[in-house]
Amino acid sequence: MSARDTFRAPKGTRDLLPPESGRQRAALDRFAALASRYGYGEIVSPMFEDLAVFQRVGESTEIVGKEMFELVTKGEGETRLALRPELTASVCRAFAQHRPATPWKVFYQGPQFRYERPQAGRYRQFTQVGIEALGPDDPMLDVEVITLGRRFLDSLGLTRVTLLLNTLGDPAGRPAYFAALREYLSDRRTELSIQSQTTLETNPLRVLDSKRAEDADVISGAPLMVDHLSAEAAEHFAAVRAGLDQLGIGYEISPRLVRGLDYYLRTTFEFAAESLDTAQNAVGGGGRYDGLVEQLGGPPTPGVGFALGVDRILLACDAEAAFDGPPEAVDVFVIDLTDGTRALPIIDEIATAGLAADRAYDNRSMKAQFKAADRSGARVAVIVGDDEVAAGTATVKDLATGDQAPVVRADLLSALRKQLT
RNA sequence: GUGGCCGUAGCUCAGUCCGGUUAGAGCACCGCGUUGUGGUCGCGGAUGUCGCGGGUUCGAAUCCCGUCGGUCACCCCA
Repeated sequence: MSARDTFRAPKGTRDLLPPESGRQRAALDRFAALASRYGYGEIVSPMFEDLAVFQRVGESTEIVGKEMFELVTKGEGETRLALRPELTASVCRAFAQHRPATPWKVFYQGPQFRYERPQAGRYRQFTQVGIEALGPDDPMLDVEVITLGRRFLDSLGLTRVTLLLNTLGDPAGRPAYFAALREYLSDRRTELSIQSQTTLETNPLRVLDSKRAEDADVISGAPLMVDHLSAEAAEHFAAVRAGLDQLGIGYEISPRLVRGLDYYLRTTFEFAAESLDTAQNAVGGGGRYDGLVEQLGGPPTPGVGFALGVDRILLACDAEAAFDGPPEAVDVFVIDLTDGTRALPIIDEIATAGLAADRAYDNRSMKAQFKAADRSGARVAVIVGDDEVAAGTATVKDLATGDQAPVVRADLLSALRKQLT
């Protein structure tokens, strides 16, 4: 690390190199395929938006308040932009802009950006996959969304992820609950931590989410939303639970589960990885955000969705020894004993035909080329030397057994296909 | 923004407490053992301004100060 002038990836970012990058690629592909099967189409929205798009999401949230990467544009007036810290706001902005027919069901994948101090499972640039479903108010849609998230985690082989479920009530029941909560917390505010006392001013609900030990007592006695639901919200929540029960999807009611974004109401949920012993064990979360589209200038439109953190999910896969990702090995390794030019058309032919091939360079010795062939993981080697050239053949060798035989050059591809089946 | 721990070869680390000739190991890499046959094995090889700067000392990877970076935690969240 004689890193005198060596550049490094910026703090909180990292390079994904093979084979780890292939693993992430496979996870993203798997998610896209799954979402498609539930009727979701992909939305590709900009990496940055007008700063105000995110500010509408909630001024009192950490994400908006202090974790945004803001961009300064040159000579374009007053435009203030920010790298997206999450995608729900972008999706709702896109909905308000294009007014697609509902139900509008989209999935997304890509990097998000938050300016925070990095630590285990927390990066300044991190990758999320997610879905958003806009239009229907139907609790069956909540169930579908949650199910899709659960199935994705299942498909990776994760078994130790708990689904935490809660409801934050609806506009009919929230004011009364908020008043009760605020009154309770205010009465006992001196018992709260300094930070929670501040939080109480901006968003009393989030005080319930404090993990500080000194707050535990107060929080445990606080009134709960589930006890103050409107009839409608209670019914919605019951329907969501019944739907999950019907599918056999397990969950844990978590009455103090509060999500980090202010726009959530009614159903909220979180996927917690029990296998991660780091401080960040939430691998995903979501809920309903029925007022958000309207806040962004669109028609009143209910919405529900989730975002999953791919980086953390892969950490959980490590912890559970799940989801290795695809093998890196090529099918064929071409060993050229002439001057290296004979391998060129062979590789081209093999790759064009849909098989994977690799070779050595710089006129390495035969021994070195065989070593490279071993390392490539190829099952078969094709050897071309002066003898083969003179005879119009290529030698096909099974690298596991050592068996080899010459084949007429024109028959090489079919011989390889046969070897590899 | 606050705090703990850590920076020695490409990687993982020993050496640092009790300063002392050319700074080590394993893995990985390259070559040879076989001028048409690899994986194993054997032999050999290359690679470090010991994060950076300053200080103490006859002498600093080692002690002191500063600084940068990494990491973990708080906070918050994916």
